[in-house]
Amino acid sequence: MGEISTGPTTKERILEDALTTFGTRGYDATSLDALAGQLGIRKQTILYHFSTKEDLLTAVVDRAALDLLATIEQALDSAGPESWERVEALVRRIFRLALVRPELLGLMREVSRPGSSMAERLAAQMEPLIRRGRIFLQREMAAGRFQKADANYVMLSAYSAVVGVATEVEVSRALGIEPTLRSMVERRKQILHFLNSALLENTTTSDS
Amino acid sequence: MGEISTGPTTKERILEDALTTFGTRGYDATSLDALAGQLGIRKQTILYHFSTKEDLLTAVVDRAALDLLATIEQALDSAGPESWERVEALVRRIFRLALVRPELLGLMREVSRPGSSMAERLAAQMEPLIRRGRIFLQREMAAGRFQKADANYVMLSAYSAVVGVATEVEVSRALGIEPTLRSMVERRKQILHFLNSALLENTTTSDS
DNA sequence: AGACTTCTCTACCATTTGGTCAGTGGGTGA
DNA sequence: TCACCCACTGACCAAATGGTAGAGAAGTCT
Repeated sequence: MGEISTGPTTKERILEDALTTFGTRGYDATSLDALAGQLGIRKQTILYHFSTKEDLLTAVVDRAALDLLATIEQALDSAGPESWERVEALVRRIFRLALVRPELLGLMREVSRPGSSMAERLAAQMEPLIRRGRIFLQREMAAGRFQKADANYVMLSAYSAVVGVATEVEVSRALGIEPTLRSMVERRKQILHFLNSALLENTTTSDS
Repeated sequence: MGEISTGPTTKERILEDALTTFGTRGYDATSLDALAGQLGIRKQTILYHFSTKEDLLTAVVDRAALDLLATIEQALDSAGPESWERVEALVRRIFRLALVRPELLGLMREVSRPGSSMAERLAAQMEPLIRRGRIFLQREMAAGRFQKADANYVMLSAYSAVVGVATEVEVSRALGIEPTLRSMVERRKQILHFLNSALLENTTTSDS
C-alpha cells in the first residue's frame, strides 16, 4: 500500500465527499453521477471502490460513526475527572463539531429515519459509547454528584438538543435566529444550562 | 362542487397519502408510481391534479402547515388565560399530534433541510403563529409572569425538543427507549419540566 | 521482459423516473 | 341531442439512475 505523501486516496476522497453530500442533500437526492462529478472522476471509479450505492452508504455511516466516536473520546480524554466538567467538555466538543462539520450530524439525522436499516448499524456502532455514558451517569447519580434521573432520557434529551442545533438551521432562521457563531454560542450556553439544571438542580452550580 | 357523501376526493386522498409517505420515507425516496400504486390509481392521475412532483410537495407542505396551525390554534382556544396553562396545553396538543400523526412532524424535518426551497415556504406560512408566540412570550416576560429570556430561543428549544420526540424514534431505540405510550408521556413530562424551569425558574411552579 | 495486481476509464445496459399526449367516459347545461 | 368540461387512463418518451463488462495505463514482483 504505497500511500506515502500521495495525499488522500481516491477511496478516501469519495468517502469524504459522500459523507458531506449525503449529510446535507440526503442519500436519495444524491446520484453517483453527481458525486463523481464533484470529484472529477467517473461514476465507475466509485463503483470500483464501493460495489453498490448502498455499500457506499454503509461505508459512509461507518466512517461517520468512527469520526464521532473519536471526537467524543478526545473530548473526554482531555477533560478532568470532575463529573460536570466532563459533561461540559463533551457538549462543547460536539458543538464545535456542529460548527465545523455539520454534515456529520446531518447524516445522523438522515440515517436515523424510522425504519432505516442503517439506523441499526449506526446504533450498533455507537453502543459502546452509549453504554459508557449510561454507566457514567448512573455512577454519578448513585454517588449523589448528579441528581437522580433516568440516564437514557437524559442522553436522549441531550442528543436531540445538540443535533437539533446543527440540523435545524432553517427553523432557526424562521425564528429569526441567523446561524452565526454568536447564536451558536448562545444555544450552547442554553443547552449547558439545561443539562446543568437537569443534573445538578440542588447542588452547587458551576455556571456564571 | 358536488362533494356530497362521495367520500374524500381523489385529490384529497393523494394529498393525504403523499403527506404520510413524504413525511416518513422522504420526498426523494418516493416515486410517483409508488404513490399511485398505494392509492390504486395511475401516476397520470396524480399529475393531473398536481402538474409536477414538486407541485405536489408544495401542496403537501401547505396542507401540513394548515393542519399544524389548526392543531395549535385549537389547543390555544381550549386553554384558559393563565400563561403557563397555555404553554402546557400547546405542548400536550403537539405531543398528541406526534403520537397520532408522526409523519406530519416528520415532514417538517424533511422539508427544513438546509437550503430547501420548501423551508422558506413553510416558514412563511408559520410566520403568523411564530409572531403570535413571540408576542405572547414577550408580554408575559414583561409582566413578570415568565422569566426574562430571548423568546426566539425559547421557541427554538421547544420546537427542537418536541419534534425530536416524533422524529428520533431510532435514536430513542438505540438508547433503550422503546416508542411506547409510556415513554412518550415521560418525554412530555420532561419537556414540560424543562420549559417550566426555563420560563418560571423563580416563581411558583404548578408542577407536582 | 513478462506476468500480475491495482486503479481508472469508455462503452453499454435495463430499469425507473418525472412528464407529455391523446384520448375515453360520465356528467351537466343549453 | 350536442357541446363542453371534469376526472382519469394507456401508450409513450427522454433523461437519469444504478450497475456490468472489458480494456488500458501504471506500478510491482519474479
